[in-house]
Amino acid sequence: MSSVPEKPTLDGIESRWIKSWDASGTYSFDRTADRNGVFAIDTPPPTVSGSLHMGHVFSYTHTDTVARFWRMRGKSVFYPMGWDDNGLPTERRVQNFFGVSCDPSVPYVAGFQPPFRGDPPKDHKAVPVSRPNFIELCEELTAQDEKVFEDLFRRLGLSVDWSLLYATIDERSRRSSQRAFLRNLARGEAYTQEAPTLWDVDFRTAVAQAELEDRERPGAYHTVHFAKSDGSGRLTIDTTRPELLPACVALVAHPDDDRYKPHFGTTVRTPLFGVEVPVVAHPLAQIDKGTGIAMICTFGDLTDVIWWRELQLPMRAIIARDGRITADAPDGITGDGALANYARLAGKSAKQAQTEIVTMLRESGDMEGEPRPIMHPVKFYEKGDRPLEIVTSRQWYIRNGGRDEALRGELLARGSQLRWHPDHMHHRYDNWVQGLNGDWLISRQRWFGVPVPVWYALDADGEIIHDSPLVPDESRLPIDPSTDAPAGYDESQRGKPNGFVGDPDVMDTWATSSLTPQIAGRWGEDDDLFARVYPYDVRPQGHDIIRTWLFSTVVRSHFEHGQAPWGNAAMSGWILDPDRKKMSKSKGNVVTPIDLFDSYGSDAVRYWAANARPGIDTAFSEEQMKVGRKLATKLLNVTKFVLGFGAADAGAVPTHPLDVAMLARLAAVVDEATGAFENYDYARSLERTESFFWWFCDDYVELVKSRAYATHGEEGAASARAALARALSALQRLLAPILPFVTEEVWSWWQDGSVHRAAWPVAADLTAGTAATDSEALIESVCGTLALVRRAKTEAKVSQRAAVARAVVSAPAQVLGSVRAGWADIADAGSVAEVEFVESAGDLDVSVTLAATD
RNA sequence: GGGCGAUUAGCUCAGUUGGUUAGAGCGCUACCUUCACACGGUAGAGGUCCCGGGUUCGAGUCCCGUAUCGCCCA
Repeated sequence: MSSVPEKPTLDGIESRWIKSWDASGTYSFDRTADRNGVFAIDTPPPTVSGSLHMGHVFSYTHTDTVARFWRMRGKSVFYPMGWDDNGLPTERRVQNFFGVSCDPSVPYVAGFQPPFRGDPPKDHKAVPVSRPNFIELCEELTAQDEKVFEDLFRRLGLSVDWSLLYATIDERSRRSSQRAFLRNLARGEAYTQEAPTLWDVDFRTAVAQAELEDRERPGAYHTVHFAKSDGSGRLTIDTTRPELLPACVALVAHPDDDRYKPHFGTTVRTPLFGVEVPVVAHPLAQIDKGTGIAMICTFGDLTDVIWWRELQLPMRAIIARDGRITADAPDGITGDGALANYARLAGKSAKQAQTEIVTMLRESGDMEGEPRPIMHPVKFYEKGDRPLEIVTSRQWYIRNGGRDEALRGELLARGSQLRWHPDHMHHRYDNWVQGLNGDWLISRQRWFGVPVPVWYALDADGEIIHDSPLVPDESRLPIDPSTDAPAGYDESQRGKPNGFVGDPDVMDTWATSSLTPQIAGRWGEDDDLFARVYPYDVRPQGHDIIRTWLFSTVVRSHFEHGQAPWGNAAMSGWILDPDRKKMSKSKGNVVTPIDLFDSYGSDAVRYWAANARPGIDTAFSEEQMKVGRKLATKLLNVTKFVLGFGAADAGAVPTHPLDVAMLARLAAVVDEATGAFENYDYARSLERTESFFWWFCDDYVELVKSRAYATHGEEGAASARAALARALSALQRLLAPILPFVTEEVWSWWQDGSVHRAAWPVAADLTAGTAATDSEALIESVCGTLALVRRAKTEAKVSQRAAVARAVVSAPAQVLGSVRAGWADIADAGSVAEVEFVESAGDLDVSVTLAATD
């Protein structure tokens, strides 16, 4: 407890209280609390190699307000922070910074020193390093980024317990990730399979369904003739990918399409290549698209994969992993002419091959007319620049209901067990799960990441035995199969016949991020802690990653623990620029969070964020921050003023009707604010509190300040002071989750301990000992009268201090009674000398006669 | 094409079981240097609650349809 400063200021309060909270452990998680006494948050780990922007400030503030609310409600708040340093962005940054590249075939070098630490010359050729060395370099580099992030989050006033920090590539995360994977494998939830896979030819990696996006791209229909094998004519198709003609394995039409019914079961020959392919029927063929009959290739799109699988067609793949046409012609293309035609395509990119084959089809007369340009959706990797191809490769999958109705139903049920904020976001989840068409592909042909923790035995010929991978004991985790040897083998047998080989792939970053509840809660390592936090209370996150992060976390939790990982899922909205566009760096006028903290104060920035309804997109608004700063300043000043009346007796009970009415109104606000916070609606809580607060300052304090100075005796003064003290204490606490710095500052002037550890206000405490009255009617009448007196002065263009010689208040009897009850305060606040009360049937009216001035 | 959300004052948005005269902040106008606060105060102007139907004693709120914008999924 300290005294009230002469001139209260917001300057410097942030650094002062950040230090104090840190020193006092104000936000330390008390791990002796049992699960019911804990509020656990599955905090989103920000990508540290990215930049911090207003979106972070926005959404993390939302979570922090809720964390602070529950802490004041007496919960031990488990609020960890994590850094997401696993994955592609970090991989690129480490490569460019140190001048190295990851190569799992290189042995680990202890104490490795990279050729550069920052800015390798342009002509530098990357030095290959082992995956463990690469991870070490990653940890070195990201430590710098993490410092910047931590400083910003502290400045924002997040009540994180920093001792709970984790990083998604650190040893514990790798261990958790590998352990969870091995358990999925043991239970049959993870499996490996050789299958057609969406493939990004630039990144050279497989891509999961959750990472796809459709983009509208120009294409063109090419009309191509296929001769009937029996010489009875020809069938004409439209295709946007004529270059896949050598990969054609069938023609397909809808089973109900009368035009093609006679042809089902017959065969045709592909132009240029003369391959005999069947004409087949399948309901996915679209009658009204093009000519109604299409060619099936291995593989042009996902429908091809379905047709190929369901109709059991042969494989005739021609797209290699680099996106080019394979050198060797696929099965079925024989004969000099066909092979010569194929040779003209071999080695070309898909685009080049299309140009070439159009030329060839024109020469042969098998194409009709000109290509007809269209716009159509094409599948892209969300980070990629070229359309995805489909190649066949061996990949790891985790089941997610995409191929299993029963599991899908279970996962939908898990989604329904969550309370969604806002609740309509639940539709996104259902929509996504219902639309899954395959299991979750988790292996990535990248180098940096958490390795798939298995090896394969090699047979006597050195061939890989994929069916029975060699797995490590959990006690060895984390392992890297590129540098560690499986049990029963030694390193000298790597790659040798009868020896072993490590799985070369890493897991998708989501395969690790989907375990943040387990990682942060030290699952499998500190089961006592885990039992105190799991399942978590809430997962806060952006609604754009429901299909990835949220869903994958549910999947892992469902398999490992048989329950939903949290009780609540709270979605935050986007930040929009003033033009209602999603804020982006390319706009140029990016405001950095630190500048805003400096200009308005952290509380003011938090105020702007907390004004946004949960899950609603919100315009970036410095105007709102200015308002937040005004609010914080007002709290300083009104606190100073109220405390200036002297401390109220601890046991004093307000007796004056106006004081009692004010407290009754505040008690209702407390109930509303509490209910709103319990429902994750920090914005509603703020709005109710704030609106009361301004009324409190503008009307109530103005009305009672004279009385509080004991101008009318001690009894009225004691009542006012007691009411002011009760209200001020409650208001400071109500605002504490939103404005942690200024509330801590003003709390410290007259209270012991941190406001952030103080009990959340309770309505009954405010009204304790007071008699219930029709408080709202009283307030309406009294404040209405005051407003009319003020209006008279404003209309007369005189100061509010101007004296009123006489006022005549006319109103119905009931209203008049209320006005009389508060008249002494009104008279003081309005400087009214003489009053007459007139009973009337009409609305409240005040006729004011100003005192003569000199 | 399917799903979801939004549409209220010049701007940004509240409006939770349908209920007096639809609110707030900013901005605007006028006035007040007031002894907590000029990072202030007092008051004022400003709205066919997208449009069209319907239910109801009563609709910004519920139902149906339309339009525009946005997002998710194909």
